Amino acid sequence: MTAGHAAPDDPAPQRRKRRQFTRRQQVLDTAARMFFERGYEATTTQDIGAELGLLKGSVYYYISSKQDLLFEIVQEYHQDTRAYFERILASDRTPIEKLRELITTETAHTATNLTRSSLFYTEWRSLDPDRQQTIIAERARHERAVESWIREAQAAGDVRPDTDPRLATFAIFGMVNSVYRWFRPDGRRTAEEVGAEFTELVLSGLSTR
Amino acid sequence: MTAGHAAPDDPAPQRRKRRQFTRRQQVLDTAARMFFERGYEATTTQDIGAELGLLKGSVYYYISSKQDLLFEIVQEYHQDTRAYFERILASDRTPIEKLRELITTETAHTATNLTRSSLFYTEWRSLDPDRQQTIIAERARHERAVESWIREAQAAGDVRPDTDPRLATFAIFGMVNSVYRWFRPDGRRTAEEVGAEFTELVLSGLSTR
Amino acid sequence: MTAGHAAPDDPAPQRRKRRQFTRRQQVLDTAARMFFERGYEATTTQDIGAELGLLKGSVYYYISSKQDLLFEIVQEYHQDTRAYFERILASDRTPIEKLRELITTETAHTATNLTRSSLFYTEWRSLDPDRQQTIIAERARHERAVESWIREAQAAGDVRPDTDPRLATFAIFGMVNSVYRWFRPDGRRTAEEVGAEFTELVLSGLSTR
Amino acid sequence: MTAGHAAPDDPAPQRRKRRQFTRRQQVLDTAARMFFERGYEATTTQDIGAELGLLKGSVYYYISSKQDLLFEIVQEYHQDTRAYFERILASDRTPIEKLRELITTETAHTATNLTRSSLFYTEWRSLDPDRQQTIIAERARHERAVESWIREAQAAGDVRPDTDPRLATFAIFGMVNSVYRWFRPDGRRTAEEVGAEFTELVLSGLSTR
DNA sequence: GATGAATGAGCTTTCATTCAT
DNA sequence: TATGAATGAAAGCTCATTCAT
Repeated sequence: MTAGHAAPDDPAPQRRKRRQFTRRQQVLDTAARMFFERGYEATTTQDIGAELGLLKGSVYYYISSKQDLLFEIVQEYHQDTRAYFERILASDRTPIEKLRELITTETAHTATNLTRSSLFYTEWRSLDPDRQQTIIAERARHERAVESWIREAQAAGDVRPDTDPRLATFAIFGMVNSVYRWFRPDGRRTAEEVGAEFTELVLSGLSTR
Repeated sequence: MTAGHAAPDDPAPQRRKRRQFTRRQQVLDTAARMFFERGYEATTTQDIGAELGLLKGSVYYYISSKQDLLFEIVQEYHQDTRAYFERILASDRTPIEKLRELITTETAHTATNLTRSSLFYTEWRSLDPDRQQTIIAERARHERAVESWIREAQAAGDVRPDTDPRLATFAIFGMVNSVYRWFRPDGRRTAEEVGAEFTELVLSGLSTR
Repeated sequence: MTAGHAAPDDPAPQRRKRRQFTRRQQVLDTAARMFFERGYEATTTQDIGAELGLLKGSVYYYISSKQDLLFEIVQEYHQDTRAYFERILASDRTPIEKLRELITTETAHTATNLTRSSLFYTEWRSLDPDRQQTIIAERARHERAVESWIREAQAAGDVRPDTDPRLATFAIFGMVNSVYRWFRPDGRRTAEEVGAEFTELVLSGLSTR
Repeated sequence: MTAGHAAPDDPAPQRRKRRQFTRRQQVLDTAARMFFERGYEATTTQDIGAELGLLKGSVYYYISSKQDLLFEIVQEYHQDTRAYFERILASDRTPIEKLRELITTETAHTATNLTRSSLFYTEWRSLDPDRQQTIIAERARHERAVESWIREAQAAGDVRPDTDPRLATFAIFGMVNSVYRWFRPDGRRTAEEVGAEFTELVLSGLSTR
């Protein structure tokens, strides 16, 4: 973990390549950070404008509505998530290895994208029903995958037979998704270290030995 | 697990003895449920009134402000929490046993008090700074206790030496505190079963054997 | 000036004879004092009730409306006023003597009935138009009388000819009616002393000698 | 006195130079007039908006709160007051001349700034305690100055020795501050005439000859 | 006489959003 | 691009008043 005063969600190098630094992106980033810090409802368009040196009306040159703004931010996170999820799904590893990779990656990813991930987990209720569905469905896919991997690993004798795959899945996501609550980029551990540690914890908890 | 259409946080028998069924308590319960379902910000005093068959102004016969309402609800949960936490702290068990009991109890307690616990974890940001501190401090106490128990158990050789007690603590609370997100009283498992399963998972994950 | 901790508008002996000490009168007195202290708008029926050991709804056993309450209080003052005014009007003194007596009496009366007089001068705007008229008309009668006495005294050579009777009248009432702003029954001067001093000031200000 | 339908507090020429005619000033002026006519409590933000051709919410584009609005209006008056008061205080005239000038100026000033002065004297109780203090302190300064001038003039033999300087001060301010109650800019007398007349009345009332 | 409960109207204030310039 | 001005809908809250008990 690099020390320093890094802002949470300071766009990492690899992200910088993907997302251009337009003024629009700046608006998204600023809003994301403020939503993270104060919550979506508690952040006014005026606040966002002020942070950008704009009046609240002017923000609308860049966005179509406050809710759209939130949705786009959440979408960015969502798409990154989908990328590695599909990759793991499509890989030809064993269930236990997939499990290991998903936990590691998702934990690290959450830690690396603090603000966006927190919105994904906490502010999605401010979205309209349709959009909420998108989020819920995505999460459900992850959960179903993990649950089935556990079930398969159980069948293969790699996971304790007395474990309830469903509950174990909830436990895993509870753990992984809580990272945004306490992780800080300038803390004692890197995102990768946290991913590794959490993975170890879960797998040895599930393991038959 | 009892089947049926039980409302979340349907006051369990033992609670019924503790909190009388005054009209005031009914207001608290209704508000708690609505805050849980829609979020604090998204629930208006008008909504609460309508649910109770009152006009929005009439709700103020029972409460002093919407925020106070939230605080009192959260306080109720908070006090229950404190009760078992102090009991465990004061007991003369081994660290590993205390850990076991806290995880079991806290998981089951969260599951049994769905709405209040969810507010405790999700809506506390709508409270004023002073009141937020109350909540944060309480959570920190639990965390510090768990972390030190892990550390002691590690010293006693009961917990793997390569585990980071801090991260393990975060993992535990992430897991336990996420229960309100998916647990439903009429689901497949009872609150106690979930508590037992989670405890097993964590302890075997930490264990040297 | 009687020393002591007398409440403003502590009913003087002669009043005690006129107004019985019913619970109703107690409500009027309490309300009068509170209106005086905080203003009519700023005093709620709840405040009044609390002071009397009643709930706000219960106050309505004694009054018909908050505005009526104010009106009755103001009326009490008004009637006392009218009593001495008619007496002076009907007397066969010289204009200058009538002037002297009105100023003396009105000043002392205001000082003796602090709370009611203050309402008469400051809160009458909270009354409905008809009732406002009652007050305005009463004041106008006093003013017209004073103005005409000054004019007559001027004709008789007792008052300086370069004085504008109208402005002098306004000056007199401005002075006399301001008493409620600073007079306190436990202060350095008695109501009568203030009356005498003010009279002296005005009359020597108007006098040809 | 200029004839006509002049609005009370119609900005006099010299004021017009000092305060620009921004929309914001228009809001202040309109509110001042309405507070004067109906009282602060009785004037709603809706009323003010309607008078300006705005919705109540829109008024908040120009003000931060209704109470701030009142305070700013009162402040404007307060500052003008302070200007001439300091000038008189600092002058090297005799006490009796200072007295003369203050009465003359304050009377005329009140008459020239009807609405603002009336708020200064009648609606200050709607301000919060801190702001009330500002007003009270300012008034007390004027009173203390006048009282000490009278006392000095008395020592110099210019004022009757049997006069109570304290009561005389109250009389003077009662007179002067009542001007807003009856003065109308299109009336029989100009503000200056009233100032001169009142001064004459007071000084000959106090004078040893 | 007094209470507890509720009403209903109105108030101040906030805020996302629009739009002519 | 951005501003200034305004909208309009809604929110939290207050309070005089009513009325069955």
